[in-house]
Amino acid sequence: MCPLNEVPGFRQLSCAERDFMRQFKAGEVQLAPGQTLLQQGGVSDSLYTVLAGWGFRAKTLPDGCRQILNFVLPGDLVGLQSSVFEEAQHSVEALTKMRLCIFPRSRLWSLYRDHPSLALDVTWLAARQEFLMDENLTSLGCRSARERLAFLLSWLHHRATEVGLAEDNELELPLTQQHAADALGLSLVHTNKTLQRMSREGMVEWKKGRLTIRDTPALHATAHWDPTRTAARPFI
Amino acid sequence: MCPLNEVPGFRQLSCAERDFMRQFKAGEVQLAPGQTLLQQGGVSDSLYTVLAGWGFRAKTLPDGCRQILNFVLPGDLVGLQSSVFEEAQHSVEALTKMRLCIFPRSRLWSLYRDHPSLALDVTWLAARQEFLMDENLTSLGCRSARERLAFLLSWLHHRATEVGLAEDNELELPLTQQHAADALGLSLVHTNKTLQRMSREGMVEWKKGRLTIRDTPALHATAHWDPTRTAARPFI
DNA sequence: CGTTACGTTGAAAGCTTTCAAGCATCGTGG
DNA sequence: CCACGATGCTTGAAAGCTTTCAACGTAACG
Repeated sequence: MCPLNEVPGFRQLSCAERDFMRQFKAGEVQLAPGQTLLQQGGVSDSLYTVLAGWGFRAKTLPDGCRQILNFVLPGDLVGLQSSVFEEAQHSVEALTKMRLCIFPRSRLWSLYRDHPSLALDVTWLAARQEFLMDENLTSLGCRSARERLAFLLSWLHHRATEVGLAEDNELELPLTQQHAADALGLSLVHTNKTLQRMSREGMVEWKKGRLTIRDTPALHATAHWDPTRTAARPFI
Repeated sequence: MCPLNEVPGFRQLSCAERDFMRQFKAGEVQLAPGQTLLQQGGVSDSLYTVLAGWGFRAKTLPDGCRQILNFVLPGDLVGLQSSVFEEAQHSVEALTKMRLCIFPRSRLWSLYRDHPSLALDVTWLAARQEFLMDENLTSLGCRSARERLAFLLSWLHHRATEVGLAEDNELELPLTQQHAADALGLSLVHTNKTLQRMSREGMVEWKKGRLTIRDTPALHATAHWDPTRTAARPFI
């Protein structure tokens, strides 16, 4: 049984769907922090759903520069892109201990054939993923370092809340400042200085892997945060 | 009948699929250059496939900054995100005269139910779209203005070639430098100067809406271009 | 022929990066 | 128990890439 069934915000599956998912599932993986699930350039014949833990998707350029594409949290589908490309075009790495559900890609076709409702869910997740990327890209293209950071923190808080990983204005953030910098396209030094300034101003506090939002209105204002609501979320 | 059937590189549909697509289709739209198909914040109950012409997807921030998310070319599916969100989170605008196929979103379910192969195609397109976004984000996060521009031009040339809109090293580029700047997260002035430098160096020439690539190796080198090939492309 | 949209220039201002250390925390081994 | 290496966070200053500001040039168009 899936631990995500109990989290509010996820769509409830029918019995038939649940039965199918049980046989669609091929097992589970556990990852330790820092371990990689997918290696850029490698091949994988599986899809995954995150059951627990934090991770991130990233691309590394030949010159060594790493861009974090987004963070993956419970309920996220990982590896759909590999159905399009032979080789993975990005890596996926664990930030905390992670637990994932494995689905053989070879069975994806039967999911589409026999359970169109689940197929639609997959598409839903893909479209949502694209929306996340849109937001992110806009952040990099249009905003200053300070705004980007505010946006990232708002975003992470929002996503963590969705899956029950945040209490109010506080949450466990298992990233280093380097991760934040790589996600925002900023240097580590500048990220650090910007963060400190926001901290001095009493906006947020990020110490020892724990983020506390002290002034939500101010944070959202500098992030240009637009609380977009989404429909009930499916997961597979 | 669809003009894209003849373009090599697109998957061939079966008879049954073609029959379904014919009744799935609800009509066509024509757009003049500059017209918008979707307005950010507006609602639309349709999906579209581009049949001809260039356009772009963009997001505009409250402060007026516009980020071009990507360019849409023939074969691209537009509006899938609206199945997730009530309001469109981005706009779509025509760069040239455009012709699009209209599909009512209300019929999307029947596509998934009765034609899983087409549903898989939709997912394929969504995953590919995500890949494009990944590349783009990495460009903004990791590269200098010069590299980004080289990348954009390589990219546009590549995509135009895929759909038969480029002859060798030359193609019609219906964008202004402002568009390029907005896509790359750069200022117009800097984009212009960077472009001129590349031009002086004999790498490319972009005059009057026509792009000529004079030194492909140099362009690809500064773009860190990695010729990733994809499997045969579906379209709906 | 005035207007408008787009491209071009030069210079100053500014945000970010790079470079170079220094500090703190933590787990490990002597 | 303490030294030591590793990882991550802090700082200060200089260098650099980009932006902003302000005009000017040009081609297309009614």
